[in-house]
Parts: sequence; structure tokens; C-alpha cells
Amino acid sequence: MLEAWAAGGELNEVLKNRVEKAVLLKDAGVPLFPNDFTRNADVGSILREHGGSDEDQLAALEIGYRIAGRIMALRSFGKAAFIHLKDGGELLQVFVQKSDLGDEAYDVFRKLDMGDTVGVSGKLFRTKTGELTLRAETVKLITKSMRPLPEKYHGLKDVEIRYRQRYVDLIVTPRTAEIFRKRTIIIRELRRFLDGRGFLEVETPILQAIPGGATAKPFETFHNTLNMKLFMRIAPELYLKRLVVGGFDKVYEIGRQFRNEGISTQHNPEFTMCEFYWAYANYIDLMDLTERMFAQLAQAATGGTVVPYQGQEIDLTPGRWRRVSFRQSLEEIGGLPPALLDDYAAARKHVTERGEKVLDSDKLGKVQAKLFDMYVEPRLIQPTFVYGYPTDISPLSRKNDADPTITDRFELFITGREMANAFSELNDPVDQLLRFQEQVREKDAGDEEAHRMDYDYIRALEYGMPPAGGQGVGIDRLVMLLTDSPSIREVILFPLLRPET
RNA sequence: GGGCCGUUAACUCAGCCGGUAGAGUAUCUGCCUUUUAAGCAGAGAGUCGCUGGUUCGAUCCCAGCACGGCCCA
Repeated sequence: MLEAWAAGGELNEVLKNRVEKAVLLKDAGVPLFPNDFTRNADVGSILREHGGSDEDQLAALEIGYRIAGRIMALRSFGKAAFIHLKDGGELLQVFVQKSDLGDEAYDVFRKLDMGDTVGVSGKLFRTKTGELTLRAETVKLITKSMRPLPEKYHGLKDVEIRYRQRYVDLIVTPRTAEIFRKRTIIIRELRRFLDGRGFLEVETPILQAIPGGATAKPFETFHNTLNMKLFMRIAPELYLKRLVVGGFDKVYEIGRQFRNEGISTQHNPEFTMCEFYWAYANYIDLMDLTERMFAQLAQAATGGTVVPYQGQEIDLTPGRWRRVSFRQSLEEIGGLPPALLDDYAAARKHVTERGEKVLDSDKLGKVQAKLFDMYVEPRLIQPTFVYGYPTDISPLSRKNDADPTITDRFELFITGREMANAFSELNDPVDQLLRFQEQVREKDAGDEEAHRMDYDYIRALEYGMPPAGGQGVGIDRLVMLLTDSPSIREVILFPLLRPET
């Protein structure tokens, strides 16, 4: 099979050479993909144990190490060679000598390529230059690599290849692997944070007959045997609150959401959100909790609560976060005159003249939100809670007791981006029904993102949901912040791309 | 959806005024037993994203398309 592949005219020279070499090895009785090599150490543990050991200490070691890794560098001198093996993201140098291996084994070794995975046994020593190195007694091919790795000095620069062939990116770009390890650390710490406060992690449907809980266009799909149109969820919100009705007072879900919208440095059609609900708490409690949560995650990911982001310093230290009302933010940060904000026609004109689309069904709150997006959001670099959102763009939020035109809701902004959305939950079924009905009217008037009617959710509220605060945190954007990544695609392993041409 | 930019060897990139393409790495051959982007000598490697157009002649100019990036919506 290999021979046939090598003979086929499809391969470029480099690949052909590698395949031919593989054929030679195989014919010489060297298995290309054996699965019988056992390790007794990994590179990370060796570096931790002996990173500081001097030559005498290493010489006194009786241990013969058996390690495995991918050949990332190969400097050959004819009868000796240095290679760097990569294992678990860490590198260890290996020194291979003909006189140690024997002629036959050394000939096999010389046929190995960069990118191959090998198993090596031997003892540790330090080279002339002082580098901790394993002196190979045996070298065994474990996995033959048929494709050459990208150039070692410049690495893989082509972002398209980095995203499409993330496997290569992970091999050759240490920062990429680092970002995704941190992503896991952040999510693990988030679970620890919530679990430690008594929150219960649950899983709710991704396939939903009525996509709800957010203002967004859903993906449609279809269940064949049920002959039923289904949607990919845009938020877990309404299901999580059903669970609050059911008595799960503190509940959360970390999971993928799907929104049928454009792609940008801040949007991927599928993204990860953490939503949590906390009975007998309100949106003020959520602000306090959020400050502690983000600080703990920052600590876990970066070792501090002041994090660098694209040349700026973002201070996530609890107590230093700004809190400003939506209205105040428009006037003071956005510099917009009250006359404009309160005059629907004027505000709408202002917005449309600057290229924003406004539907006839859009109310004043929605137009104000567009003004907010234009003039306020980009300026909110340091963590800022903006609270008191208009009721007509907050159909699931509890109305403010003193001013029913606004809700007990906030959004969190950092680096000019929305990082979280939270509110005291609306638990009055009648109010909720009226809000849904209004949303349906907007949908009928052409707003594709308006919420849909969900009578079962109303029914759940009719049984009585305790007062609760609920919040959604965009995990991808949070990981961007904590890993100093400029694009969401840098923190998603396989971002959505058009098919390769 | 709009604007700008990019696409040349496996990778990173040059390529002037239009005359069918270069470098480094990688690969191959030879030499080389302490290297660190090892070194020295030599060799091979290309559908210049795709399709048209202009031209005696197009990687280069023009148009359309594809994919990607950034910005705007």
C-alpha cells in the first residue's frame, strides 16, 4: 500500500521521499506504527526533577529513562546527532551516538525524520553547553510522520492553515497550545468557583422546538422520525429557570450555544457560555459575585488580577469595577444629550444616518441600545457594569420597582466588549406572558431576532419560581481577555470556516 | 452585505518597467562524534488561488470568482 502511494504521481517530492524512506524501513523489518513502547517517565517530570541537577548528581543517577516524543529538531553530525523531543508541550534534548547504538540501529536512526515520534531509553547527562540531555542507548520509531512540519524558525504563520489544520498549529506553535491549556484551566476554575458555592451543574437540551432565552437568530435542523423542525439552542436560559422552579436553587450549565449570525473577531456561530441561576439573589448580588469570579479566574490563568490585554492593563481586582446606569452611560460616557435620548424620532434619525438599520417595530429602548453600541460600549475598557436596561429590550428581566421602564439588569463590559449579561429574573407569569406577546408582535413586524412565545415556560412560572438572579458569561471572550488574544478564533480550537477550495 | 489587503516550492518570504520564477528552511547526495535556526559542498523541487480578457508574450495589467485576514455594517 505504501509502495503504491509512493508510486502515485500525486505526492510532491518531500512527501514522496518520506514515503519511500518509510517503505525502506518497513522492508528492513522496522514497524512504522508499533504500539508496544512503554515509558517510565515523561519530559515534564524529568525537567521538574532534574532541571537543576548538576553533572555529578546526574552521573550518580542509576535510573534508565524511557521517554517518547516527537522529533522537533535534528542536528546530525554523521556518527552522532542531537535531537529535541517534544512531549506534552515540553522539549528534552537527546544525544544519539553511533558507538552507543551500534551500526545497525544507528542506520535505522539516520532514516528518521523531523516530526517522527520515537521512544528513547538512556541516562541523563549535561552537554558541554550545560543542557540537560538524555544519552540514547536505544531509539525506537513509534510513529512515522509522512508530512514535513512547517519551517522551524518562522513557524506556521498562515492563519488559515493554523485554523484549518489546528493539529499542525498545536505541534509547532507553543502559544496556541498554551492558550488552549489555559482555556481548560479557566473553565475548570469556573466549575470550581460555582461548585464551591453550592451550584449544581446540569445539562439542558441543545435541540429545542422553541429556541428561547436570547435575542438571536437560531440554526434550524430537522428530526426525521419525529418529522419535526428543531432549532439549535441560542441560550439555555428558559430550561435552567424551569429547573429553578423545580427546586434547584443554584444551578448552572457550561455549554455550546448556536447563533445564526456573522463571523468576526468577536463572533463565532457556535460559542461557549456559562449560565447560572441563583435563587433568592438579585442583580446586585450577581455583580459582587462576578467580580470575585473573574478575579479568581484571572488569578488561575495569569497569576494576578491585573491582566495585560493588547497593550493595555485591565484591572479585575474586586472593588475596582465601575458601576454605571444605562442612562448615565449614554449621557456621560457617550456624551449624548438627554433631548436626543428621549426623542424617538430624533434618536432614530441619528442612528439611521450613521448606517444602522432600525425596524419600525423597534422601540425607543432598542434605538438607545444602538446608540449605546456606537458611543458607549467601545469606551468601556476597564470592567464596567452597566445596569438598568430598558424594559422593552429585556423581555425576561424583572422590572425595576421604582421605574418600570427599566429592568434590574446589567451587562458587563471589558475591553469594549460585552462579557456578561445578567438580571433579576422576571418570575411574574402574567408579566412574562405580556412580554412574550409583545415580542411576538415585533417578530411578526419583521424582527427575526425577537423572542418566541413559550407557553410551557409560562406554565412553569405559574407554579411559582422563587426570585432569582441569573447570568450568562461568554466564555470565549473571557478566555480571549485572559490569554491576551485579539480574535475569538484564537481561543476556539476549530473555528467555523468555509470549506477548503 | 460593503471597503481595504492577501493568495508564488512542504513552510517563511522576495520577484523592478509585462519577456514562463528566486532565497532561506525542509528534502536528496557527500563530508562531519557535544550541537542549539549546527556547519561545509552539491542537487532536485512550482497548475505563481481559479476562470476569462488585453497583449506577439501575463506571476505582473484588467474583470469576475474562490478562500482567508482586517475594518465597517
